[in-house]
Amino acid sequence: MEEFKYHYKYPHPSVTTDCVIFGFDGACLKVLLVERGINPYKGRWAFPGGFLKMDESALQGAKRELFEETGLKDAYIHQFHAFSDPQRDPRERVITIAYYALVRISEVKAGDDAAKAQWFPLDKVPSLAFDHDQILREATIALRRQIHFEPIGFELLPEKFTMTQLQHLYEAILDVKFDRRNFSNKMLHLGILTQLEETVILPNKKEAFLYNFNAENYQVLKQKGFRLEF
Amino acid sequence: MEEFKYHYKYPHPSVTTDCVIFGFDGACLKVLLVERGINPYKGRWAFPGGFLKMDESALQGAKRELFEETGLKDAYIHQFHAFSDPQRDPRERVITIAYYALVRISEVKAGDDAAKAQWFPLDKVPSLAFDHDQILREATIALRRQIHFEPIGFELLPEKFTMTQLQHLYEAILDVKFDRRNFSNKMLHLGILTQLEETVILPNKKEAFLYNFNAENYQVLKQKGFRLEF
DNA sequence: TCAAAAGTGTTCGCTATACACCCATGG
DNA sequence: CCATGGGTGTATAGCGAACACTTTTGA
Repeated sequence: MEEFKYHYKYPHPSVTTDCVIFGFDGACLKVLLVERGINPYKGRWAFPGGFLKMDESALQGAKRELFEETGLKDAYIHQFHAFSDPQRDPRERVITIAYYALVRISEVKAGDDAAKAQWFPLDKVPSLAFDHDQILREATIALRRQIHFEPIGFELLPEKFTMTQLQHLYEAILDVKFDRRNFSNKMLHLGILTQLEETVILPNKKEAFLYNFNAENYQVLKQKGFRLEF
Repeated sequence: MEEFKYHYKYPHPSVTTDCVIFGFDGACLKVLLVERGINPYKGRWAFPGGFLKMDESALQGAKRELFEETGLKDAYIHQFHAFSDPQRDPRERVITIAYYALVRISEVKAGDDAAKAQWFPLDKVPSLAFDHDQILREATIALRRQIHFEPIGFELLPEKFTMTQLQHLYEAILDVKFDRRNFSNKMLHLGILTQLEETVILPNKKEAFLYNFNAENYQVLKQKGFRLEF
């Protein structure tokens, strides 16, 4: 009895945060998974997550999880759903407030953590622990919707990127194909890109323009009621 | 000690569901609020809500709250955010999974409940209990976003409605004004409305066409990747 | 007779879309 | 010499936006 030192009149669920961490490798969307070292679901892959501390908000908890897994403190992070099926954890009643984060894979520090972490392309994710398959589906849907309202894609790209990279990113997220010329025109006319002076020589020796995201311009346009249409 | 019969090794927060119930009176969006009878915030208005039972999901809990307040079992209901600030309830740590529901005001049974419930136009909502002001803001934003992806507006209208009613609803939700002819054309060309044989005589003795929402057609269009643009 | 609200069609401009050629490189 | 991939411009069709008049009724 000694170790059960928190007492309540009514039963309380456990509350955790899980963090779906999205990255982009230039061709496809990936998620960062960790392998469970203990039961239940020992050996299965799952999203990083953990119990919410009593003095932190869910957002702070999710940021803590993200930091522990990637070393990143300032990544884009967004709550998308709370999962509350009474049977979703076989041990006890656990409610998860789930977030997704958008990070640059190159900035993620290799897991010095003992836990094995690994990037999986979205279409090669194995069957996950708990209800994390469902969490991934919901996260993907939420990301697709969010990108219609905010230019969050840039969080997944390097500071400077080529138009082709940007196009591939949108194609990977929305699972569609765009015409190169039309995509480029549309993006440039939105007014949220700055074409840089410098260019880059691609691996195939082609020279390509570099762009960056013009956050100031975006803020101005946002005030005027601005939406991205795809 | 007798009454504190649930014991945990670590502290657990309380979890509640709150339900923002939207209605439409033909001119403006309204929300259903209940007056708190006990402290804290006694006498202030708040959204219906309550503790989650240990054997129900948050969705079931929100539906239960909705039923207790309105007598409705089948209304559209959608989770939009979990609120988790450690200080949001002065008594103890409470996490709220918040839903919004869309109902037809005419179908809501008058509160036989002892609790006073009342419809407030969105722009006349008083300062609310807890962080419910923030919850309302988030609910409104979520509703505005959702209506871009799904024709949920029809949940707020009677089975049969006039084009003007539909237009006023969209104007109320999105806080914009549309041209009558353009709105009508656009809606009709979407293919999700059926014009009925019957007409209705409005209070001002004008005769107006009636429409209803063609759910079957919408399902077909949805398969083909259909979005509402406004 | 005046204001309010419903019905109705056309024009214009913009944007989405489809589409083709040039050039440099590597194999 | 051929495939790959980047850069660039045009033509068309469809949609969004602006817009005016008639009719009926109640005040």
